Amino acid sequence: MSNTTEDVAGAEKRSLNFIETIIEEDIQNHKNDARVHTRFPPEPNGYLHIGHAKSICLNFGLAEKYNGKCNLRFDDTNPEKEETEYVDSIMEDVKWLGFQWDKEPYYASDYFDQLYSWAVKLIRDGKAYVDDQPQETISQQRGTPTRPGTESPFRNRTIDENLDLFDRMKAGEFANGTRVLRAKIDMTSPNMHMRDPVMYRILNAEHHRTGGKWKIYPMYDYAHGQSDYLEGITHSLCTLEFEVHRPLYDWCLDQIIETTYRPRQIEFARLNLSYTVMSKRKLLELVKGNYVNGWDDPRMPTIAGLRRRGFTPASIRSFADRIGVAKRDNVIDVGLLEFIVREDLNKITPRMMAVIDPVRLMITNYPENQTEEVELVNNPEDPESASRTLLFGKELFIERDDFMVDPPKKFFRLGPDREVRLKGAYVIKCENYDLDAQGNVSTIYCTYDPDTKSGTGIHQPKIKGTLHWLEASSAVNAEVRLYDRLFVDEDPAGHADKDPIEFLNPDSLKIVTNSMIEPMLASAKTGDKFQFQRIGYFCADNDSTTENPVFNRIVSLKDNWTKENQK
RNA sequence: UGCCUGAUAGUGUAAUUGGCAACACGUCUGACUCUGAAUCAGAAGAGUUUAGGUUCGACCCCUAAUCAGGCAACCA
Repeated sequence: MSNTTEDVAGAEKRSLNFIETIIEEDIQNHKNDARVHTRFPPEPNGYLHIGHAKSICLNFGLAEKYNGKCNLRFDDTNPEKEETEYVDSIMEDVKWLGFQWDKEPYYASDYFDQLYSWAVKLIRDGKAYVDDQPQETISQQRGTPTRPGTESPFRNRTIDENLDLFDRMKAGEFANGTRVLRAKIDMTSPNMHMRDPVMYRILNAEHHRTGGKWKIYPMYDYAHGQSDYLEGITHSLCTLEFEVHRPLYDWCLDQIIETTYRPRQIEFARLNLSYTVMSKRKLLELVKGNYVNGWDDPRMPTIAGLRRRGFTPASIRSFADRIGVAKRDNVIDVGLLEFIVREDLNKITPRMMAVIDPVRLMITNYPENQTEEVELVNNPEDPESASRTLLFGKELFIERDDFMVDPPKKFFRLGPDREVRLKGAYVIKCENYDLDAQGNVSTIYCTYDPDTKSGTGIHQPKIKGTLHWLEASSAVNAEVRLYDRLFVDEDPAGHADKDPIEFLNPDSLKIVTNSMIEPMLASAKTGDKFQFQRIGYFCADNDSTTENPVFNRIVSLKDNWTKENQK
């Protein structure tokens, strides 16, 4: 009996993922003094996307779980690509997700001096040399994955000569690309990355933080492990493509480590989402080609895009949590993401009346020039939530889709001679309708039953349908942006012979300018989220003003009727 | 032709370390409903890539094969 209570109170004790297993072993063995210190190390050369969110949640989440720390570190070793604009957006995104990095943000560029002196030490130890050959030659000598490389003719110059040349590289005596510093490891290694990898290249470029101080810049492989080491990182998490870099990561560490402390690189599979692309390059192409309206276009899988679209940080964190971490390649169904946003929004969002595609409806037996107030609960899911009043009258708008001239049997909305309830108001019956010159319904005529007002307790179980509506004179005009997935193909980047652009969804954005919303929605502030009753979840866009309210559809409500219909 | 990874319902992740596969999404029923939402109840769906081996017993250990991904920037 007592067990049962404990089980319930103990929440779901989920099994550990493979990284947690490693960490718990390390803690048990008291490795690195049983500390857990992770880091999120983006290169500030673009905007973060939901794949980065997975990594952020992983790194910061692990630190939280094991009472450790997590650094934010900008991996800024390539001045030609990196900008402060990206640094700022990355910090904003991490904070928005709800994480706080340890102390100040770190920068790989803070370690340039230390990295340089370690390089000098490597030269002195005979483990690094300056190569004067052009890039193409070096590349050819490297061999191929199946053929070993050959050694550079400069591989065995004297330590003094190396020291002198490296010093002059640093002093800016040589032109870009004319010399590099290479680690002396093994040109025949089956691992290409161990074939005397380049450690430093000459780059005469302005660095976003160090300005013109440096003429040489370290490569990723020669900076990352050392940066981890300098920051006291214990578990250095990265994606699978760095697996082959791990021997080099360890080699670099071997050259500098003097204590028992040592960071460890662990690789996990990156996130793939169906119906979208995830690489920075392809996302950049969408932006540059004007296929979307910038990095924060609500259709983009960028964190900025998701934020503008109306996704909550909680939903993204929950998503990261549920997809798990493993080493096998994976494609997550966007449907899961959509489910999780709905789940979150359902709990926190006030229900509002909005008619996306309005059609006029007249209550013929309602008194002329009269209106009344009806009461609606803001959020039935939230017992704390208040209610509000809405105007009801003779002239209304309802959704065009909610009326059919010749409806099928299972359509329990409005049609000639059919009855529905107007949510929060009355039961109405359709008596007639007008068509315009094009044959579209222009006005629907109904009678209402005054005895059926909501809240009076009169039950009408035979009425199957409940419609949302708006009183015409009080409704406010709004622009609504209906977003759908950006691509029609499940794996737009998965076709070797085709560009993802070919799979763009022509209907990924529909702008509706004649939508109607209830009056209080006009004062919604950017980012405010609502459920538009029976339609979906919406969010006030940046572009929204009181004069011209603009709402983004975050995600539609689950729609079994449309699904049924498409069969 | 090399090296490194990986392979469990449609998708993703588990299986307390060898005791005949669980959870979530999705799918399908049904109940309830003043949102065709939510909620609730239930069902179907894999015998764990294949072939051998070890074992009383294998998703788990061993061998081989197959398939998939990664590796030849002075990118990260």
